[in-house]
Amino acid sequence: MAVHALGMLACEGERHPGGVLSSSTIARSVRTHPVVVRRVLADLRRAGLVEIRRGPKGGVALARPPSRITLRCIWEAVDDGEPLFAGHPAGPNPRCPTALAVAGYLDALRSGAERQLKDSLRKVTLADLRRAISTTRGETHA
Amino acid sequence: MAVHALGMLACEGERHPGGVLSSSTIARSVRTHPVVVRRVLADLRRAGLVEIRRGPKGGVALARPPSRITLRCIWEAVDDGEPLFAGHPAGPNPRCPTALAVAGYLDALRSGAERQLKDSLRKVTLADLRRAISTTRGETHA
DNA sequence: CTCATATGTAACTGCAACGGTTTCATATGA
DNA sequence: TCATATGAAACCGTTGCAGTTACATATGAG
Repeated sequence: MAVHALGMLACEGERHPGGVLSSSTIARSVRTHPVVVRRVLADLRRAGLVEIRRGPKGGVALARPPSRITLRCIWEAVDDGEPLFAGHPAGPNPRCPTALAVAGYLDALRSGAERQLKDSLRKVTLADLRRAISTTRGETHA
Repeated sequence: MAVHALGMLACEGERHPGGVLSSSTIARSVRTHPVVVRRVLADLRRAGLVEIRRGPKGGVALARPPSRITLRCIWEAVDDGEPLFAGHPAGPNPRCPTALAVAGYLDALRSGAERQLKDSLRKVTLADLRRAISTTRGETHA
């Protein structure tokens, strides 16, 4: 949802520099409730990715050029810190050496996978997404 | 949990060839209920990774040498087919071209990430895990 | 100043997923 | 024949998330 919203903002910034979108407009495209959108936008604001104006003619706009916002930034902004995969809630039996060894091994694997994923996400920017949107919509401007 | 159980079985097979473990024994190490373990073992059996004997002296054992069971096999065995990441349940607004473009772009990214993850999991076998367990427990046999 | 309009936030609801538990059926070796 | 193990269905409680309502706050236009 965060990427969706930011993609819309990137397009909007391209067509109408200085323009903003309301949470209702974004919610219509995402098919959800404006408040849900605002909750996500609040995270993005805390991360410094967007700027938000209140009141009439208010709304949200990108705080930086799309080329300087990576998908990894977005991930971090909405990340709650929970691991991507987790063992079962109870955790391994601390009195069973095998359980502890397995848990440690899988933890290392998981960390590696998360790192690899985040690294690949760092290579994709909102500018790439905006370009893909324009191409898909057939507005290539070329 | 599946990896945990199979790791225990790999160790058991090493120490007592032909030996089996009961779902209760595994459950104690995993800190869960035997029935929960059996649910997972049922998936592994359907995938042909383990063999299960009923009745007294019954239990479960690996169906193949640990070196021929990869973490990817295990993933596939317990996978429910749901994508690792998903957009919000409602899906994009089909009447909004931008929404459709974003959804398509993210879908392609997700598929790539899942493929990359599964590929890396294919390089790790239960033999690797068993070795790590032995090392961590200080029983290097060397 | 006043008001319409937009966001900020808390609180509650409803739904789905998951683990835990019970219960009973089934297989099987001693 | 019986003790012991798995197989499977059914149910419960918890958790997480989206959706929704309600109200507070900010702000530009008149």
